[in-house]
Amino acid sequence: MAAMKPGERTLSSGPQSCPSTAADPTETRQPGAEMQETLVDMQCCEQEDPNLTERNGHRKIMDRNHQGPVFVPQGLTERVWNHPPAPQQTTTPTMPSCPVSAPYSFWSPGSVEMDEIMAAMVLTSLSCSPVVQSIPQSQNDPVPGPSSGGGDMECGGGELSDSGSSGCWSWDHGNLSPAPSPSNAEMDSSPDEGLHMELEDELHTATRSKSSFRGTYRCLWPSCGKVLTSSFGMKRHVRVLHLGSESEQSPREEDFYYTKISCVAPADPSPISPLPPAPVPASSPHVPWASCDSPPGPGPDSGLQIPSSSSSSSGSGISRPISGPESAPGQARPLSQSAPSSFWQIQTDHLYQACTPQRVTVSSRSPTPCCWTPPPLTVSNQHSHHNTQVVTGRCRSVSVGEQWLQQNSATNRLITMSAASPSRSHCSFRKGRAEAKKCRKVYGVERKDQWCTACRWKKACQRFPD
DNA sequence: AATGCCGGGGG
DNA sequence: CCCCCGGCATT
Repeated sequence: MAAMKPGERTLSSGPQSCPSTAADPTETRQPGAEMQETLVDMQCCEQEDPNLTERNGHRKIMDRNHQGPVFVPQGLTERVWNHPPAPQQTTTPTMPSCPVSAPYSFWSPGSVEMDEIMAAMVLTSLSCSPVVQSIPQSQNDPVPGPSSGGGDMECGGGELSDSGSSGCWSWDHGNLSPAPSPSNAEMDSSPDEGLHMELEDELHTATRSKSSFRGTYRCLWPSCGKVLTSSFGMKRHVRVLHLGSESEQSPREEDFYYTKISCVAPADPSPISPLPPAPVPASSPHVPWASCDSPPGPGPDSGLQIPSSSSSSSGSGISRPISGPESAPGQARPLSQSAPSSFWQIQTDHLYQACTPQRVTVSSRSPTPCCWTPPPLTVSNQHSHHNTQVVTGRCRSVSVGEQWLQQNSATNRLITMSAASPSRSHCSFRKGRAEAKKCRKVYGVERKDQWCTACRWKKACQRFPD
């Protein structure tokens, strides 16, 4: 043995890792790429959040635990549009890497006068730039010159935000349906930075008004409660009726005098666009939910488990477990499905050391319920000294494991399985030794190098958890 | 005796 | 943290 070790070790690492952990996930994606992808998705694709989440979750999870994947993209996205404005205030058009800038330049008027005014304007109104720009372009009547000029200037800054989140969509879709979500998200996250500044606030308001379009706008002027559906109209209203001549000065003035009454994501009227609903829920809720709900949900509620009957629906047990637990939490449904799955997988990797099966009860949901439901309990007796948790976790029946193993790619399947039922992830109930297939049995002592590390260390088998 | 793995120890 | 191994329970 001893002599062999060194050699074996080297060899072992390869095979071992492959089956247990790396098998599929070995390929990891680069963070950068992913981020970009996400960005793209955000822009172009409207919803799909569920899918996205799921996918990211799966892959990422393998490498890193957490739902990180999901968050990351979003966070990034948010940042993208958040940051730009800030930096721009100081510097003008640096940030924008946006390709879009080019197009804008075309429509900018060449008037020199404007430039001067604009220069001043820009500094002050930079914060608003994205907002202002978007609207004006469409048709700001009152001050065409400035607006256009401002637009031009701002393009640098605004572009990012536009391209990133609202801008593109607003134009294309007519409704900013998608925009709202990002904007909201932005609102939440960004505040830290610019809370102090009035400008910031304005920006927010403005952004909202533009971005979260479907809302209505109410005039805040003392005795005027006028409600309009478009921010633009509202601005105009304020300017004309309340501000009067001053209007020309600063477009954003109007922002102070009206507020947006938005019906954001939840209510989402269908007509506007299919997209809207997705983004909202996705951005804010799903992340937290996923993290919290998925694991705890299934575990604790164990009692619910799915009746054995479900077998027909899908061959693998995996699917079932997911669905079962999900049902319990009302809200989580969509999320839960995606999130949980990812979760399981995470756990798998660490079966050996890290995993602490959270719950005992889980057992109920195992795909092949018939045999093992009872067994776990009985089995538990075997170990006198085990830790409670461990014992409970272990409850899993050998039969299940075997079946899977037999079927085929043991490693992957197993992993998934174990992961699938978080609760029992790897329980310690050893079924009959006879039935249990462990590395030693499978590979034999001679091929110890092929054992999973746990087995080599005389620990609970990682590769073939009961 | 073979196996599976906990608990503990060394580097 | 990685790696071993003594020792116990089980088969």
